[in-house]
Amino acid sequence: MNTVFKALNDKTRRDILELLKEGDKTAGEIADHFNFSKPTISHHLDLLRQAELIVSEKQGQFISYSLNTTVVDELLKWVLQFSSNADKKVQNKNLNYEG
Amino acid sequence: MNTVFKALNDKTRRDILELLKEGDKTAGEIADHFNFSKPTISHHLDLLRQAELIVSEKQGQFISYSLNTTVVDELLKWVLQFSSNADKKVQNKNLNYEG
DNA sequence: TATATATTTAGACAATTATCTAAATGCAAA
DNA sequence: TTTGCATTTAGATAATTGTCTAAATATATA
Repeated sequence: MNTVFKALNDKTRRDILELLKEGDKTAGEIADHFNFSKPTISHHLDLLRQAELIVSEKQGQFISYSLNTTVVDELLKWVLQFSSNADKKVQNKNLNYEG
Repeated sequence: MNTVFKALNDKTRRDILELLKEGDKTAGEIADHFNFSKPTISHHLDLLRQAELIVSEKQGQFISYSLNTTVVDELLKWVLQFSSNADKKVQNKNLNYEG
């Protein structure tokens, strides 16, 4: 969870996740959405990848990034334990948090 | 969300939340669980309070802290939008995330 | 009031982080 | 092979953060 929260503790990185929610994008396409240099965005992508919130795949000259919902669901379970809904069941079985 | 993720980006603060999950505690009781000085814990409590993840109530000489599940549920909704379960309904109506 | 306890505030310092520019690497196409 | 594009790596710097000790504040009690 450490790397996950570290990755999420930055507005730009959270915005990158929102971008990828709509579909896979290359590093360049992602960088074009922000007023930061490409090395800066590359660094943000690296931190998101370390947290495994995203995965990268080399496609020839490009590198394509996409969301990794597995880690998102782990985070969801972590948050759920503090929720007022902690005792309630969530419809998808993957989300049942075990104490 | 900024202050929330900032508050969660520290193991000690996340451990404080876990402590409070079991019931309200005074600043001193919380501090006793950690090998940090009381001012350090006080600072952590301040950041959690800024994020409204916890609320404090003065009780005479003591200050009692407790979880604020309202913000936890907002966080849950934020995370849910990235989940593989984003399209599924969660049983408690408060958790339906609106795009 | 004087003293003791609970907690926070202030100020300092080392470590971490977000950003940049310049350089390196990897791949494609002329 | 040379050139050009896509991306990352390296190294620097200013800002932020987590921690500490010392001091201040607030409350309870003798």
